[in-house]
Amino acid sequence: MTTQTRIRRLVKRPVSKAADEVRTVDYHALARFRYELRRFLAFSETAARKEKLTPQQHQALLSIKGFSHDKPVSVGDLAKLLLIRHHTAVELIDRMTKLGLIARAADPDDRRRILVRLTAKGERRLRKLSRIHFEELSASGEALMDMLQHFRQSGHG
Amino acid sequence: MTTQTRIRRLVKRPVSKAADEVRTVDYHALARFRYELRRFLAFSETAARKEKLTPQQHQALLSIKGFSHDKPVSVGDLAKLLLIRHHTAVELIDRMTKLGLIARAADPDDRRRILVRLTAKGERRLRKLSRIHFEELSASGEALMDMLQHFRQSGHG
DNA sequence: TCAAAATATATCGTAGTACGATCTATTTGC
DNA sequence: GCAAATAGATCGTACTACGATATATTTTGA
Repeated sequence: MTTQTRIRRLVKRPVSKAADEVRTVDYHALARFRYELRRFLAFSETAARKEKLTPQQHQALLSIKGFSHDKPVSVGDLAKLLLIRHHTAVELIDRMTKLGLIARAADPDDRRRILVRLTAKGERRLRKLSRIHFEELSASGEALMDMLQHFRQSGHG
Repeated sequence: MTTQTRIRRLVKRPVSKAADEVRTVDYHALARFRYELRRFLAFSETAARKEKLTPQQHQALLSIKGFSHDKPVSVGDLAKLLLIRHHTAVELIDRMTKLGLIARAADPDDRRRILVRLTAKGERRLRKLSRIHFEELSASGEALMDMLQHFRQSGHG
């Protein structure tokens, strides 16, 4: 048996017996779910790095673009959207500005705030990545959905 | 408007117009999905740290427990299951062994391989965490499922 | 209206951890 | 039985998130 085959068998093992026993935690289902999650995140990371972006940079571009509807997001907004500390967001924005992916602009309404927007370069990279991710999610998001459904069913039994 | 309210509005904005336009990528949907993903991972990290575990340590415990059915997993198996390099797994296992969470054992069938198993301490921590995660997933996995369903529908349109 | 408190951004030093490069031990294949 | 492949371990490096702290601006309240 090759190692790849071994891993496949470890992961895609037949439905766990533990699901029948009410008091027992279904470790295999949880482990599979986290494995699928990691697979998606690994896919995403690989796709991002092909576009010369770190995963965080990709996430930042997506959050800035996806959540700037009425008004651009600020440094603090981005921190909250990425669930990181303010100064971590500042550093991330520093690096991305240096790379020409985004640009800062003072908020005229509140001069403490700094608004962030994508540059043309940032837009291009994000568009490409988002198309790829959309396809991946409409295709292989199935495994994740199956697992989530499994939890919903057993959770309310 | 409080900042929390602002973030909530940024995230839970009404359905994006972009979904109608076929050639346009729905950035807001992708951004929301990733936001929900980060929220789950942040929940998981907080829960793990309450049990004095790093997220990676929690993942390792879960993978070892959840994928050791016929035979314990080896160092290399764990690396593949966690999608990390062999030596990263070695280092992770080193740290966890030092903390008394897991234990190494030589594989009698292949003396190159080292098998890994949970200690009683590791079992206790994982059981507690897994119950919490199971509840979280059966409850608030809903948001994730909604997003995934959205991608499935639009993806094949 | 002006000082104190709150809010927003920025800077610096530190620490955790994943990785590449490299090494040793064991097994497998010809 | 020797070369190649596989498995695990060691060491130095680099990235990045964080805590502590500093500065600027706005808001609050006497």
